[in-house]
Amino acid sequence: MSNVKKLRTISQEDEAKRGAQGVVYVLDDDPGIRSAYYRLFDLDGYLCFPYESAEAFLLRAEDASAHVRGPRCLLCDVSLPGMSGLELQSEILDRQHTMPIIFMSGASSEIEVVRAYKEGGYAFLLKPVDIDELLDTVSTALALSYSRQQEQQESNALHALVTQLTEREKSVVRLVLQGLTNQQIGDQLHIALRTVKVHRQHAMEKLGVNNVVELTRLSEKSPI
Amino acid sequence: MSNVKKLRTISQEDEAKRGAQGVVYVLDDDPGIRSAYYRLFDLDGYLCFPYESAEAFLLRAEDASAHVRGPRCLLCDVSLPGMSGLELQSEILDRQHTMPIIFMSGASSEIEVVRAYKEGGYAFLLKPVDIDELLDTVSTALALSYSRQQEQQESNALHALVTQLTEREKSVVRLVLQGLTNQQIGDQLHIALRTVKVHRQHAMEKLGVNNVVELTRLSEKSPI
DNA sequence: GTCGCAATTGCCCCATGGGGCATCTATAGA
DNA sequence: TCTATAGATGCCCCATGGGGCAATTGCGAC
Repeated sequence: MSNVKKLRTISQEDEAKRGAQGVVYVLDDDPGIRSAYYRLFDLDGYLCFPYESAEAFLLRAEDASAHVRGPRCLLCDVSLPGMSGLELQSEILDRQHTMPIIFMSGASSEIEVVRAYKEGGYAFLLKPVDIDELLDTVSTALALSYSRQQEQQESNALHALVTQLTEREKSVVRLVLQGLTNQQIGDQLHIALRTVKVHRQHAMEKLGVNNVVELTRLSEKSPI
Repeated sequence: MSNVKKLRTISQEDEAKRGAQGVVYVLDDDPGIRSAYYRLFDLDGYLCFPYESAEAFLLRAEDASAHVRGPRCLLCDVSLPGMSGLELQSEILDRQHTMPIIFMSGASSEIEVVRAYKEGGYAFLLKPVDIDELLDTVSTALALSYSRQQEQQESNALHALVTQLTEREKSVVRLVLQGLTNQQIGDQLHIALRTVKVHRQHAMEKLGVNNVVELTRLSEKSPI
């Protein structure tokens, strides 16, 4: 029992560690390619989830990697049995557009390549795939995913702060951000100077800013 | 004499008007395609400059459209005699990366398509080109060019303002933007409070801002 | 050498921002 | 009914920002 627990813990730690470096979903109907890519990314310290079809990916990927943090990207063959890679892309873009998609293809027409890019594909690798180019592309894709996640997190955090403001506080802050003085704000909202000061003070405390400069910067990142 | 002058004036006005709507450089070695596209874009109110090769474009395009304002894009066949479209692209990106490039190709390999996108191509149209798709792509490309130009102009204008500041004034502004009080700034620069106020005042006047909010916003757009 | 300009500073005054203390009202819950 | 919370306000005090007036210094240009 303790052994099992220990093993599980280690495995989870390992997964968390690899996840922090990056998750690569691999989507190819060829089992040989899947296992080859799995080994490749595993060796490189990434966490790899291989799937044989778009349907399998949509069904199982979310659960399989739900507890893993970190940037992620999708490496996907264009021509798959069932739902094609391109169809999958538009499906994915609706949900989490934070994940770059790298397409691979051997005998693909130019039409597919154009469509993949037009619909927001991150890159297109033609088979035979050059390993260095592949690793390079995955690396930059994960970097992009990382920065998107960071932005997302920051945006969420700021939005959470803004939500804590009362309507009155938000009104005052908006006028502060128009460069008005407290007196002018009071006139506009038909409240006393002292009241404006109170709202302003409360808002600044809730938002965690110490001066107007910080307040302005915050407001540029998250509308108030 | 007066007639000639009048004609020239009208022509220039016309060109300026069309230029404001957009300039489309067309690059194709087929004279038939050049004239067809010329008529097409001319009818749509754009100003069109056709060239038969990349070399001709590089040699003559700048002079030909030097006096024209407005957004611009390049519509370019991939396979050209002499310098290819892809080679031209890297040449152009070095100079003015404000112009989106739309590639066209009939019998092009996927490799070319991938390379065009990888190196920053805006779009890739496969022949036979759908006219609506073409006009649509040109339209969005010009919109992109326009917004880039706007950003560029704003950035230049702000930079011109910042250049007017003396070193001392810039130092003070930077510290203001760190949220320091005048007294703290004085301590850090080893100057008197009154001196800080003077520099601050001069800087705000030169930058045309009335309060710290505007100053902060300006500094986000152009580093000081 | 004189002029203009940047930098510096002191004195002084007023406007504005920040905030403690206390009060009052209204409203949604416990 | 009692309480917590948001909103509003007055009084008062201090810190800070803004800015007029005047003077000094140093440097490059004419």
